[in-house]
Amino acid sequence: MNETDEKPKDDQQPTRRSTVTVHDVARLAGVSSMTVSRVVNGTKVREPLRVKVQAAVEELNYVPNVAARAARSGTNRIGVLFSNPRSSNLGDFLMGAFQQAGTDGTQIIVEPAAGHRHAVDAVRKLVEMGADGIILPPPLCDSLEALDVVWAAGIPALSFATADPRSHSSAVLIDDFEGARAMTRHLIELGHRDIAFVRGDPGHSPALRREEGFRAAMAEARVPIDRARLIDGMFTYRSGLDAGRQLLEVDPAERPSAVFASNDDMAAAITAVALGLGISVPGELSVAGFDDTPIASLMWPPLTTIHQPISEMASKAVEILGESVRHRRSGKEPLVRHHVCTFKLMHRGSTGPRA
Amino acid sequence: MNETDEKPKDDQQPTRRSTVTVHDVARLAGVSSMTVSRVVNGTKVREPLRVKVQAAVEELNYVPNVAARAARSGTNRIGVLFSNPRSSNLGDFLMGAFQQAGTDGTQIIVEPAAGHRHAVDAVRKLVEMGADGIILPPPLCDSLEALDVVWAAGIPALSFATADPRSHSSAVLIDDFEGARAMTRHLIELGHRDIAFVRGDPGHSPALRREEGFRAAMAEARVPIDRARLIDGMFTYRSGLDAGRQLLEVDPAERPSAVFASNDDMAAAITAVALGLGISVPGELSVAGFDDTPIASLMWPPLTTIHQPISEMASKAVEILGESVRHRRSGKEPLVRHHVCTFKLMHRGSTGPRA
DNA sequence: CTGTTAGCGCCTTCAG
DNA sequence: CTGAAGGCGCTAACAG
Repeated sequence: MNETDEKPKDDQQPTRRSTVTVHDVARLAGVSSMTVSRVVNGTKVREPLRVKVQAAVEELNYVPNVAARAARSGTNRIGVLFSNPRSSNLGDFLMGAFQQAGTDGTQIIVEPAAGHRHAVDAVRKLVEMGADGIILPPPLCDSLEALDVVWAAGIPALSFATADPRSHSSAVLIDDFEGARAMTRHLIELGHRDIAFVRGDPGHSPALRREEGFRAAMAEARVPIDRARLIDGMFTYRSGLDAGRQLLEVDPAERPSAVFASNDDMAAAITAVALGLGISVPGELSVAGFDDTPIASLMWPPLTTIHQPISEMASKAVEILGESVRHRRSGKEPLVRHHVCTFKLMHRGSTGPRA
Repeated sequence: MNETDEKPKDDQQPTRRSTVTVHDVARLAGVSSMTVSRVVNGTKVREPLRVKVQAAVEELNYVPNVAARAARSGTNRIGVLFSNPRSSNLGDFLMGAFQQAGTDGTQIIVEPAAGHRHAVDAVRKLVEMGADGIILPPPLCDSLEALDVVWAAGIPALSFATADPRSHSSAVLIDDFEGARAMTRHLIELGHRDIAFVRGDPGHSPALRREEGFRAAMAEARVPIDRARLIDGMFTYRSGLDAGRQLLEVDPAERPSAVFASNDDMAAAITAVALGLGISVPGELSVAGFDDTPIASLMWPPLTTIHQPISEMASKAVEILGESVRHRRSGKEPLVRHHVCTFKLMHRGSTGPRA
């Protein structure tokens, strides 16, 4: 339409970015593009050159082109097998995974496991889509069967946030035992003795480890555990509601002074039940969770919980699996790594000194 | 350690995938690789050829190499400027955005706006990192200043989930007005007349549109709106708690029979307040929200709300912005598109007939 | 409509 | 340790 030369200056966008390549940097630094590549990738290069290149990179605002890099070095495709697409920390997971992926040109394929009769089919699908490695988030990370299927497909698997890493597959995790122990201590230090613990899904390894951590801390403090204070739960909000009612719909004198739920969803539900019964939190009841999912800071009062650095863990997972894949490509023996991330106790508003 | 040649057969992984390229497909189909490329990308190819190629693709399980494609066609880098990294639908957003990005080799750069004194700085940072286009999620999508900064940088911007799309920048949105109107009608059809409305952050365009939708539906049904039933809120759980108390801590006869909160977080808070006061939901009070964030299906009772297809919207946003960037690269005039997605009323447990 | 040619930006490989 | 050559898999651009 508008093929004339008259360009309405004021309605025109100004600058236009032109792509900066290794060659531009190389020219400016007076070296070969290979040297630039090496500097950027952290390979050995003598100091004087490295400095000049760095300067040129900064001056030109050079950003490596991940796609081109991947095209040359062989693209890794990593599959993520999601069983629960609305899992509360999905956001953090993807954030971390894709950040790492963007850095090294890894391609990520997300496949919802629901809709498949069996994990087997989902894995097969991923393999057909060209996955070179597969990340198994909970609860699949604990499924020996799923792990076996991936193994049988001839590609490396990585268990994400399992508490039971297997020796022939990689894993990224936190120490659930220590996390629960730390939280229990926190409660004890606040003066609580009558502490209830709400279990998680027994088919999920962290649930067990967390209970052990709770028991350990109680034992160390020589606080006996009343069996009636150990409540079954399933990690769902719904099961937390049930646990809360069981624990709190009783004579005030019979109530525990603190509840440690093995995840945030249940802790949130218990808090809602407490508030519903007119029990003040943390005034009359302290509530603690585990995971630090978004709900923990969304609810009121904000939840004291154990922060799992999901995003960082996801990024590490992609990195490790990527290495495994490259290893395998070059014919080396399988690379298996277990990476333990550090958790952090987030002391927020839902726990306080015993009344 | 284990450098011997003895390989324990049973502990060895089997198959290994070899990469399938356009050429393999071309050879099998008896055509040129260009034709394969065209078929895969949906360009015009005569039927007989297209069929043969398709067959070869399936037989070989060919999957295009996104990285290589991007390397050749020019990689798009799209920046996302997050102001609220724990926003509840971040997960859905990233899921959709990265899915699309994975399909067309777009590189996504996420930058938290917090930590920057001004949106300007964040945008500048993104541009320095090589962004060719920028997506502005709420509340930045409504900031004329942010839009201007991007414009000044010479690259296209896209407002995500604004209710006020601007004419010189693209946008992906739902019709907030119609969504609120639909929800209000739902409440009216259930027999409610005394309906309270909790406003959202007035600095955020959807808040206004939603209120208008509410008013429109009430007017159509000739139900007068009592000013005292219009409560200010800020889209936060905390502000929902306040609104809930204001509305519900009164004589039962004075309570509305339904509350329509302009987002889910506030609706969840109001539900918690109601339950806390012993008011049954939906028995004595219906509560409705807007957005369908994870909390809506997590809470109890599950929330009736308006579903925004965030994931689909994000994917569309990346697609549209990608086109704009390609347009600009090839020197055509700016491409601006406004895409309106369809919302869906999710009738769940928190609303019911008037008592 | 289809095929040919020529690289995208980078890095593997192999000389020097 | 550094540079030169070559090509990863794919698709613009042009020819036929």
